[in-house]
Amino acid sequence: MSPVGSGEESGDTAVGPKHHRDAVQQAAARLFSEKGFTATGVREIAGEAGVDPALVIRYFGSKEKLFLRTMTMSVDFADLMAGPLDGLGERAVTFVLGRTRTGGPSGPYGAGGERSYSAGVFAALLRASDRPTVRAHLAETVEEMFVGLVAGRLDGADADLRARLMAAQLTGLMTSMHVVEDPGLAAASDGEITRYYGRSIQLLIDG
Amino acid sequence: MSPVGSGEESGDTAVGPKHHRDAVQQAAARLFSEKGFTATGVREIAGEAGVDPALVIRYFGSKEKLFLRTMTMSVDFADLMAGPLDGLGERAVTFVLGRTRTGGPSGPYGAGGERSYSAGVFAALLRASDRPTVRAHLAETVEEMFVGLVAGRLDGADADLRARLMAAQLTGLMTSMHVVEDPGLAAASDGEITRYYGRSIQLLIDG
DNA sequence: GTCTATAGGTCGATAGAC
DNA sequence: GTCTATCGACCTATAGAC
Repeated sequence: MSPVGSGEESGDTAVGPKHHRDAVQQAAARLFSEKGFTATGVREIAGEAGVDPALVIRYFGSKEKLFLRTMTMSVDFADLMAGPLDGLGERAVTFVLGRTRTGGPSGPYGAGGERSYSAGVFAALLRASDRPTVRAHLAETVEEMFVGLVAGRLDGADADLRARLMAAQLTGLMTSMHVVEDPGLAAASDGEITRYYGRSIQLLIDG
Repeated sequence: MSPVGSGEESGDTAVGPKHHRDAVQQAAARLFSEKGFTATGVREIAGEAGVDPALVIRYFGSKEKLFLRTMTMSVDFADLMAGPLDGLGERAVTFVLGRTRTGGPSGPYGAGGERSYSAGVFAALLRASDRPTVRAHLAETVEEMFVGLVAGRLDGADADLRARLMAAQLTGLMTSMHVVEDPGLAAASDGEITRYYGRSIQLLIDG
């Protein structure tokens, strides 16, 4: 739920040695965000993490719980949304377009041991949203990222609604680019997309 | 690919009596759009259609081919996009919001024997877009519905890009409402959503 | 804590009788 | 054309030995 922390959720059922758990989480994050929920098997995750398949379940309870724990929006994105409202539209679009990777320029792994690809995370979540738990997780993410981080700071009427519609616009860009993978959008220049789409989003922010 | 026709695609491998094929297509369209691709079994489709499960495969080759054939955007939506550009933004939003059902007010089944729920179709396609064929089908739909039907009629620069971004905005609204199912959006009034979001879309149309 | 072996289930697709 | 029976492949999750 909360953006990827430092993996210190020690209040949980902390089973297994930490480096094994982290290895599983890391492998899961990469595979899930790259191939999606169904196409990624527990055996595969275990293989990449170098642990036994049975341990994956033992550590996290189920494949689905592991998915929910690992597929979480990047902290960078939250930082962005918490930033100044002025020019936020263009900045958000730029982020969605270019910054697919998170957790440092190209360093190995983040402090928490996980490396998230925002685009992949989003696509995986959307595609697995048949599952009620995943759908709830998605809705919660939207709630925290947008309603929570920007709605309260919007001037004018219908702040809550405008924040949600802004979220919808960003959702649309992410979906078109990373789920539908519209080749026409991929071919377009980032600058032009940012200009047109950023203006639309800013319009909702400014009211 | 083409919006749901009258089921007259007789150039194909036309196996089975027409009313049986239609029954299968009808059941498939309903179940797929309601429960998605993976959650809908061939046996279930056959059961609802009143035919033998083996025939479903025999008629359509595979579950996936049946899915691609049945999950197709409504003709109503195409008509809308082909309509006048003036006020198109608001009309499109209104369609996405209210008009989930297609093919007549509440009559039994359309002329072709299929009944499509646009929202469900979209959600199902998006959620099954791990599969390359489905993803291609989606991209193609966007291409036909937007680039094909509106881009050519847009005045000003970057017509093609603007049409795609308009598609992205609509995609975002559909995704937020019918895939993520944001409760905050569901609770908002249609009129307000239409006003805010319609204006954003119209901005791209007008350039 | 860790691994082996397997349970237990689902599903799409097929072969062959009628 | 239609249906019965079943194959065969896949998966997550678990029970129990070490």
